[in-house]
Amino acid sequence: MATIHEIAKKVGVSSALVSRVLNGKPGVSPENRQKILAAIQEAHYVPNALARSLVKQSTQIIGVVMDDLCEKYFFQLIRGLQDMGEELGYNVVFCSGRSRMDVKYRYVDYFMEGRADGIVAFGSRLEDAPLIQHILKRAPHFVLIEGDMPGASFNRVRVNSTGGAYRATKRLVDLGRKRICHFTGDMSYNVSHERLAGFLAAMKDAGMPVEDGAVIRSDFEEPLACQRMNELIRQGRMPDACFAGADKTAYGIMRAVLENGLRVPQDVAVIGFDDEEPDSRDMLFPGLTTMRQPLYEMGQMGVKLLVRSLTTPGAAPQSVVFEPELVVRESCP
Amino acid sequence: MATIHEIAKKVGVSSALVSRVLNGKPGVSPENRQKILAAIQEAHYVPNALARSLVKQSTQIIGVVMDDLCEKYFFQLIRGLQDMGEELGYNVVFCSGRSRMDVKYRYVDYFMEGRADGIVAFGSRLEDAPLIQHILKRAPHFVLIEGDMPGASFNRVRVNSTGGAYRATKRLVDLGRKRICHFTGDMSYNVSHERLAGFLAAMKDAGMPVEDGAVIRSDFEEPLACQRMNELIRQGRMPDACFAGADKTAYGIMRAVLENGLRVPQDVAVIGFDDEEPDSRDMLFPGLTTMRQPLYEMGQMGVKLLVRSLTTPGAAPQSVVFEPELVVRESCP
DNA sequence: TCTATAACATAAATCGTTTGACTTCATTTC
DNA sequence: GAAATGAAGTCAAACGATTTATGTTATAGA
Repeated sequence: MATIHEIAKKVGVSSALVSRVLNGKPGVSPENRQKILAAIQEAHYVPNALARSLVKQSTQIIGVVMDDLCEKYFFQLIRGLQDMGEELGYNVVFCSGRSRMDVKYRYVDYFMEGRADGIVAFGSRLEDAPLIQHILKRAPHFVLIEGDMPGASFNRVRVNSTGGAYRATKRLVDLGRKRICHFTGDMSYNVSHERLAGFLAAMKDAGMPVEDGAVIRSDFEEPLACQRMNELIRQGRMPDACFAGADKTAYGIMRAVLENGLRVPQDVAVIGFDDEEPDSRDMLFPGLTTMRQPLYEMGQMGVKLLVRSLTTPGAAPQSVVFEPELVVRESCP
Repeated sequence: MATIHEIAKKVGVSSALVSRVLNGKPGVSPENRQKILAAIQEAHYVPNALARSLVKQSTQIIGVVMDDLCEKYFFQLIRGLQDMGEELGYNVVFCSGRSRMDVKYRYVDYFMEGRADGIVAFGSRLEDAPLIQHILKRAPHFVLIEGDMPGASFNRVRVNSTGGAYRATKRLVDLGRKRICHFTGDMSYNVSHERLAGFLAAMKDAGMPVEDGAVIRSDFEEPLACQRMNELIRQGRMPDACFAGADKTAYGIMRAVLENGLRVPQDVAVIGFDDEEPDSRDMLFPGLTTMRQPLYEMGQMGVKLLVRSLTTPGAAPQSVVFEPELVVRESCP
């Protein structure tokens, strides 16, 4: 591990001169620049970013904390973050809490200990609230994607889940469906509550009573939704339309319908939420009508807001809301 | 951003004392410890890790550089790295080059600039060789997963792809299949060459001639393999067994077979490589017989080797080779 | 020849910690 | 009661860069 001083000594100049070469600053004779570059090359010298960041008081790093890196749902978000970071000249570094709260705290602190200029975090779970508080108290530059924290003012990127759910439900109503069900997502997530609220509001506005059992608790995975739908069918209480809290939930519903020899959308129309890239499942199921979330754009916006906060001192926090967009496919044409 | 000095001043002690409290070291009276902790709490003080790492000459961070974070193939590997890092007391940080060489270099340098104690990198592509050289010259602590660099001695984690391919092919031979094809993976990856070599060796040892067209160039995705298999079927040159360079390739083959009204494994037996977690595709296709790569264990081993290099000065580099294991399912029972 | 002005070089301060050497002062030991 | 012990604290030098203020030359102009 060579230092700038060793390079300087080897060439016979002061370390400040080497620093200037390193940073492409003027004030170095061509010969000296040449010699210094050669010495750097020869010694495989790599400057120490810690020392540099310490004096510069800036890292050019954006830290991203998420529940789980290994989740297809996040791919587009990650890409959006990366691309915008690249564009604005920041390194984007990811840490994943593997859904464990203590690990998430650790990584948040990790970034706040001077290792990043700012933090982008996902706070989609209800239990994330204290973590968000923790960050707000300490980190001067922070963007929250998803999630909520009533009463606090900070940079946010959100999706109008309630509105999206409302429109999805309204579509089912407008198509003349009579027995409309909502399969919720995992209720430990904010969005599941918002989507349920949107469903209920749409039903109410349409003057349609929400019967007992019209809201079915499920989660973000296929199996549970499939099982629940099977139960409904067996009990002869099959709906003629379902609004699902997530795409995977919708696939579970469709699976149950198809396995019972019934048809989508003729017997049951299905609308999902997210527009996740389907694993070559599209071959098996009818294409899923769903509310698309612009995850890539949300990722980009997250970095944009953070950099704005970083570079414009005193900028007022901003909350950007994206509208989900209906993507019509065969499951509810 | 408070500093240790401000905390010290507020309490009326020296900064060294605060540092001791921070690090749980003895030599602080209970009252002072109490007062210092209170001041830290009140100021929401977070110590600066850069300064600490600078003087400690250690970050307790392991940097991981990979082609693409957003690739299901890597999930188990990532989990293995994370879990072992956790176990050994290191933070594991991921950067992804998005398959762009220049970005990969950037992130490698990023870690080498003193931000990590060591690097774990994936070098699975042929074109990664110069990058590996780059790292070897500069980073004293490094583990390579996959990939190769003849002539150099360093810590490595590998899979015996050639051997695995050999055994897979041999199985097809032993089952009495006569027209055996190999669909290669993307030939810009090391493993594709190794698997091809294993296939050829097994065929040779079995005394089976490898006819023209028995090696079909494809890649790691479904569509191309599907198309190639369709061509073979159309031309009446359908094999009765295929060894695929990857699971996705195998799924492409199966798709073509099934879409042509033929049966797996009766008409064509298929063996893949990787044992990727199949997306509820298993419902559609017969279960895939494949060579399982122990990716989770490989990730763990990567961190283990790195930490060993970090903590045992002068430890000789080690090369750990994992044997892929045959997982028998319906596609080649 | 002398001075004004570039053009470059250098020393020293700084960033926020840790840590080994050092000082104080109260307590124990003989 | 003096010396030894030990705990509680302080001081200042690192760590490896950047940067400012200052110092030194060389060059050109008058």
